[in-house]
Amino acid sequence: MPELPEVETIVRELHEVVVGKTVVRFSVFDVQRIVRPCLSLPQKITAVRRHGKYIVCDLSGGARCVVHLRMTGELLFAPVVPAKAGTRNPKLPLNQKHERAAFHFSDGSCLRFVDVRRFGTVEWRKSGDPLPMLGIDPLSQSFSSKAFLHLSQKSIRPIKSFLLDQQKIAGIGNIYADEALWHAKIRPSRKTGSLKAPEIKALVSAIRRVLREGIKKGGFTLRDYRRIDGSFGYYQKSRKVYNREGEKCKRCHATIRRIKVGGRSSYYCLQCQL
DNA sequence: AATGGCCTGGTG
DNA sequence: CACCAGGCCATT
Repeated sequence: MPELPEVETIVRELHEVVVGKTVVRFSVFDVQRIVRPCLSLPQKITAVRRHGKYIVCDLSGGARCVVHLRMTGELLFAPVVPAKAGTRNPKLPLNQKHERAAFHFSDGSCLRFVDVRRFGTVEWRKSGDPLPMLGIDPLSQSFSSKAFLHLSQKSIRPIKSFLLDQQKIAGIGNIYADEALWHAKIRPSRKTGSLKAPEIKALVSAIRRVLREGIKKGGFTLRDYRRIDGSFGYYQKSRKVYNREGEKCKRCHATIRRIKVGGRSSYYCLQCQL
């Protein structure tokens, strides 16, 4: 379930590895769901960047390739196979199960798009085509308590649902929403507009904190998420509430509860989150 | 603003 | 066998 920190980790690693490479071929294995490029290849990649939870590859000439991993999508980079046997990255076998598509580069390396649940997308956009409209990036300078208050004060939805709304704030998913609410000591079911100024300040700071920490730890691996070399993130070691139903709160030692908020499992401490 | 559908693998 | 995971989109 890649969220902002997982996507940011992948984007940084991809940027390092594929910028300057030329896509010579795009193989589609899941013909029902993956669309072929609407532009002619070869195309050189000039940048890889994050847009909310989208991965955007800028191509020379202005076109873009936009990837969304949804829940189980993975981008795995397969370097050029060396001449000597046994030196290839053992974590990345040549043929991946559930491989839906692959970008082939002119130097012989390739980027595999693997997705068990087939929710993930690869879209090709011509020069000038717009990217999806999203809300404020929570790691940007403009994400302040004041901005959050302005966005949220009229909302009557539960704060958890508000945090997951990509049109309001782009990049937070189920895990980091629960983690941020725990740090800010706010219940996921609280009405957004009922939050007081100190609570908003705490929440904004908690969101930045958990996202930054997530990036620092290379993301949160529960089961599917992997970095482009096949290795795992380790933010799950810093996890306070997500998926910890029945366990003790790390702050007050009360028992962690699970409730449904907006149809999503939400974990929180009954005692210290108000 | 709330709900259902898209998917498949894992679990009870 | 039923149910759950869950981001996003279409529909109400």
